[in-house]
Amino acid sequence: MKSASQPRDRGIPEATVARLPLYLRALHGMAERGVATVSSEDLAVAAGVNSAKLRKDLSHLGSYGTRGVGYEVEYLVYQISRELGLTQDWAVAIVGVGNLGRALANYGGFVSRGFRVAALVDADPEVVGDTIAGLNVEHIDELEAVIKRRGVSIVVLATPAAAAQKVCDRVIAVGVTSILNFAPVVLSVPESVDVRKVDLSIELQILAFHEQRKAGGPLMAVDGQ
Amino acid sequence: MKSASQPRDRGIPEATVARLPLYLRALHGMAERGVATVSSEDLAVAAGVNSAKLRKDLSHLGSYGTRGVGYEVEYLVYQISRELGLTQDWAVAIVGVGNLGRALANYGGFVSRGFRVAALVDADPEVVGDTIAGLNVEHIDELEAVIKRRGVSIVVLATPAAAAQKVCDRVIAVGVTSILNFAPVVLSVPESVDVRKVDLSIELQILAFHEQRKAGGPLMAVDGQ
DNA sequence: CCGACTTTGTGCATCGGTTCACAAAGGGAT
DNA sequence: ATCCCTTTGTGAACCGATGCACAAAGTCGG
Repeated sequence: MKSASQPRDRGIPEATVARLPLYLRALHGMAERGVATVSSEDLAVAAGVNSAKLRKDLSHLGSYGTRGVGYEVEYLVYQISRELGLTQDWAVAIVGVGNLGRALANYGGFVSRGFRVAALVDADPEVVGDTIAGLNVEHIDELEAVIKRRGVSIVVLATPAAAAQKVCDRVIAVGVTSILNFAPVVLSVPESVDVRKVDLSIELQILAFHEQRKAGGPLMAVDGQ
Repeated sequence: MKSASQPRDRGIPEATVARLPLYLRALHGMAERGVATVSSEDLAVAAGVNSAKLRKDLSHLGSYGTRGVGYEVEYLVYQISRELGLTQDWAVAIVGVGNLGRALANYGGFVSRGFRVAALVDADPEVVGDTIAGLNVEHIDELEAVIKRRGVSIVVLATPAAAAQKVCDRVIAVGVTSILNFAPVVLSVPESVDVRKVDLSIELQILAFHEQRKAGGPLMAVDGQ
């Protein structure tokens, strides 16, 4: 590579960004198994995508492959990690320590690469003060203070639906611009804030739709038996 | 296509299907608040989308609005529910009763409309036999039997990554064709099987990417204070 | 050093989805 | 009954993403 000094286009397609973590995971697996280089074809299979798409995705980060050979696994891991911002570590706060919040706090893959659960916050006096996954649960009144003190830049909302918007507003007010929302509500946020939503019931409903189609066929009995 | 007798085109765009649950949720809220009719503009705002998109989405189900007035809330709820297959009830099995599986089993919104957690399955003898969310946890050896006995048609995978593919193969072998996968692996399944993936760490990585761009700008300080 | 072979990177056609903008359709007032 | 006002439903332009197919670029054996 010659002038590879500034490969980042500053304009990576959203669809590509969403797939990079997938490639990264596949590459990590390969690195662990001692694979040194990989072709776009093999990596594509491992990531469950088509190889042309994979090559185009990677081409957005720069020209990191060698024609006739493939990609060097370690190097590609580094480049993708870097592009995704995983070379620094991100402090994450989880707000809402119900069943889901607890599960997230204990979730291994969460904490693994680049991310660190730095704070747990809840409103219920019953759980405030408890230690979960080695962390003290702090009171929601302390929300702003905790976020600043721990340098939190990503907030995970695992609160009940009714509380989500309020918490959201508060964390935005102290400068948080990235939110992962598990509460089943549409959050209203300024343009500059990034919200990603994970909604279990929506996923189920989409599955049900397709399942119904498959089961039903041309004419289905809607009859209860 | 003239004969509008069969408004369902049998070809609803995937993007539309993914938004219908959103509209449905907004409509349920309105119905509870006693709203009788709603314009595409208002519903769009409530669902967080653009009104033209909403109208086009709804037009795929049929012509259920009244020009100059809007949509009748109750009626629209029914039509969307019907289209999504929520008028019947779906038996869901959760495989893997770790932190996440437990959270899912207890998740209210899960069980609410159309879905019913019908079985919990795990491999750990420690938890088999426990009662969680009113359900007995059954042993993974019973997987096939349980699925058949309870009429499960949707399986939620909340197992460790290493176990997911095996469980997946087994449930497919007994006829399951809809899977919601929380394990961080790419499942390999036949064409006919529908897999949706929820991956917490991928969502975080996407957020980190954007956060980095925002924070970083041209040259960023990675300094921890 | 050359020629055959492999695999990348990408131009181009295509496709699905989004958005605009407006004619058609209905309600309500006069 | 007629006209005006509101809001739907959709044709058409646009935009981003996908996938094909191939030239360019590199490796490796002889």
